[in-house]
Amino acid sequence: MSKQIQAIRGMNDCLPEQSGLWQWVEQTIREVVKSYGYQEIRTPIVESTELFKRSIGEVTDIVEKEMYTFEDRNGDSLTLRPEGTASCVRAGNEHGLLYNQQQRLWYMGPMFRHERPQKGRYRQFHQFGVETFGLPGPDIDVEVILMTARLWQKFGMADKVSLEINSLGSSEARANYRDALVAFLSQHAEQLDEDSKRRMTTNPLRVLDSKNPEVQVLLKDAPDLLDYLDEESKQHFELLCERLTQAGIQYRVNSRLVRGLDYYNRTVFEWVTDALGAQGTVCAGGRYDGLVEQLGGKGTPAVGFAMGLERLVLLLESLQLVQLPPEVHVYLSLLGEKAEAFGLTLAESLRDAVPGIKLQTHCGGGNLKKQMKRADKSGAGIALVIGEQEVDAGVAGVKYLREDKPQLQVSIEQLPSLLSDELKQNH
RNA sequence: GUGGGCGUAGCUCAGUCGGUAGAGCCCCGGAUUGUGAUUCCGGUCGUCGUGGGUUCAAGUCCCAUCGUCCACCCCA
Repeated sequence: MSKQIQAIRGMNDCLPEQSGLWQWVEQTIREVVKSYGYQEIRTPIVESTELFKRSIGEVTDIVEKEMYTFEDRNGDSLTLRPEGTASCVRAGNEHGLLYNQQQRLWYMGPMFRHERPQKGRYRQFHQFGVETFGLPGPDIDVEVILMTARLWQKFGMADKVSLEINSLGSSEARANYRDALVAFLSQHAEQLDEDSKRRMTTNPLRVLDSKNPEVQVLLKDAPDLLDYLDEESKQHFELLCERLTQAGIQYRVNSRLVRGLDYYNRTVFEWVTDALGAQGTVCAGGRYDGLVEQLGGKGTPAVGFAMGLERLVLLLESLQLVQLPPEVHVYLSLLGEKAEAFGLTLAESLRDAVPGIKLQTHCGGGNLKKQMKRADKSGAGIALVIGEQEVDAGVAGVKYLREDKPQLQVSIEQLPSLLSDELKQNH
């Protein structure tokens, strides 16, 4: 046997055992966004490298060392998308979706970052995200947060996540605060660790995120971001908090919460959990009023979020709250050539007559014992047994695999109504 | 990019002081010519990650390398 080729590191197969849960998650997401009147946007997985450099920020880790970048045959620099917002804005600008308009969009799909894989963090991962455009007020901020809260509700994990919010203010306010913070940190440089010193020059606000307890102690005396907010941002944030409270959403204002991507301003938020090891953030987002213009469009306010689906699925698996429907309702076992010939057409007519039925036909022959084993393994609640005698008599044996009911003998004509009834009961 | 743990059957793992490879699950057959899941009997299953070294002898010790997991950085 020759050497087996393996999947690329950090890029995982989604196997049948897991795909059911993934489909359920995706379906639930689709239903929720639909209930808010949001529309789907699908963009290519590959974009111009320049797009991400200009949007995410030239000096961020994502752009500096995590992107899958390559040259195509023309020599153009292309990149596998590391996140969804940039593509969304690019497409919106390109097709005039954002010019003097309001949009409420969502997307879902694979993203790529070349990082060391660990729990809840992979090189190909999947995000669901929402982007809204042309809506400047805190009301839309509240709406997207409410949408995420509804999702947790649907997933049955509302008590496993908590919301943290903050405001970064206008870009001027952010710059002022940045200067004040750098001044403070410079005075205490000898107490900072290497990481924090490095951040001080690259992205000072991220020092606030440090996991080092000593740095956190020092930060207690640091200037507070919320004290530097401009008047408009302050009002925006106050109204946001008020509306969240009115809506019954619990949250914690965390003035140390800053997002890593350059384009955020004003509202930022994160849903975090302590059930996922080191990767606590399941969903994060915020306002990015400057990005559309930065990417060549007309100045357009925008707010959105992204959700890491691997983390979500991991969380749902660990909680074991989701009861998935069976993959197969009915298993059709066929004994002998005559029954096999009859069975395939019977199966088709049952699929026509019983909408929604999941019916699996036994293939490959074998004795009934073997077929019953397969029926059991398929997860079906009912096995239909058809041999030569049944074909001649126009009947089928109906065997209940999960209930304590005697086996029945039912005419082929009555099968659809019987199976319909059984399906209704088991839903 | 940095640090640590782990690589033995398809899966989960045991393998003593260095002495020639094991269990459970799965799968297949039978007990039962046409009745699963329970029970009993039997059977298949190995480049011990890879390469080198030490040794009479290596799954076991040493070195290198690859893979994987977790953590750091960063992020969803």
